[in-house]
Amino acid sequence: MSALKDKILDAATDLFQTRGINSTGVDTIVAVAGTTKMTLYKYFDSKETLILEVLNKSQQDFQNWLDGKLSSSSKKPADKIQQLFDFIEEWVTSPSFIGMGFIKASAEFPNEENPIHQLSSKQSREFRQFIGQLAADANIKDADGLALQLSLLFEGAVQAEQMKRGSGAMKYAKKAAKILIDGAQ
Amino acid sequence: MSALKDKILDAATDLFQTRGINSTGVDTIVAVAGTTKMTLYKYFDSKETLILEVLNKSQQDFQNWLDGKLSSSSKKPADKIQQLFDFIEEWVTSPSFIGMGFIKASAEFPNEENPIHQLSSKQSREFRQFIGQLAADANIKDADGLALQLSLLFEGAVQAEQMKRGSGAMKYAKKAAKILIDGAQ
DNA sequence: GATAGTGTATACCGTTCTGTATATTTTATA
DNA sequence: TATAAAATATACAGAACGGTATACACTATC
Repeated sequence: MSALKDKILDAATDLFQTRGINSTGVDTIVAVAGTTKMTLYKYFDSKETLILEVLNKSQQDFQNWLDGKLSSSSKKPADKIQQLFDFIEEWVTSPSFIGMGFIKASAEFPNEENPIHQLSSKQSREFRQFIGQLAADANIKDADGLALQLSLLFEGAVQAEQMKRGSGAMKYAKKAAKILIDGAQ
Repeated sequence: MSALKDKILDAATDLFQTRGINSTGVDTIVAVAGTTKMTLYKYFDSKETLILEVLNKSQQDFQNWLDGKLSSSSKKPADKIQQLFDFIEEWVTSPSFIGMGFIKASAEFPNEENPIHQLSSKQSREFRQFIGQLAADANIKDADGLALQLSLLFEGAVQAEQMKRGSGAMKYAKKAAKILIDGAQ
């Protein structure tokens, strides 16, 4: 992996989240990354390709961070699903938090035929399945049903935090999650 | 209110929701509305003004529809807050549902200084307060806390439905809402 | 039927957009 | 140091963008 390609991905990730995807031109991206358009189009076929790679990398980074947190935890499976929301709150309230890629992308590309929308939808589904696996490990009966409910709390709280930084929405999502988890066990 | 202004608002509302705001040009809007740019700029100072009016009208229409449903309901205040999610599910699963304006707009304009983002944020807050009033009428102790949690379920489910039509997310949000409401009473 | 207001038709301006062509410079490797 | 690859600089094509200028057609009212 080239260092320049990474710099372009990093710059694009930040600009897409803070200014919007459609509002960010490739000229701005290469200016922030400290390179030129020629180099960008050497590594990415088109702006759409760049967007897709940015989404993939963002989700991988988040998932890797979360996996690390959970795997180094000593909690029992039954407690890990509750602890998940502690980690998510840590992530959302971190100063470096700039939003959830697939939530914003799906809003900017609402057409379900669009490849960017489809990737966003897939990432949302996979994260829900990830929660479902935690619930299944905890021997919860309707693991998928609970996972869906928790994912709604998660996406709603991220949405709220994107609208207003420091809203504290995730704290309330955590409380609600505890009630739902306890009720499902 | 001019009939042409309404046609422009209607066309813009539909296009913004189905194609995205930044992806929809004024030329497309006037073509769908069956008029010309000269007329559009007679009624709206700029595209930004049009976006703001579209957001306001969409939210008013939704709120009016919801108020009508609730006011013609014979339920006791304690049951109305639960019934709210029945109406919301009816709204979300209707074939004419094309999304929630302020959720998409806040994603397309992530900068908190932006007037469109600020209006979106205000509408989200006002809807949460509306839920809070229903909770207060039902004599729930922590009405604001519950309202915040319910609004997370609401926005999360709308988000999920925008990502994939027919997801059935609101059905699960409704179940989760019932648990949270019962726990708060 | 003259007048005024409303809407249409159309061309245009300046800017920004994605993407490319071309030539030059830097860097790594042998 | 010769050579190939990587990156830069710069200009530009072609389209779409928001917004405006101008001239013309329609329609209602006095």
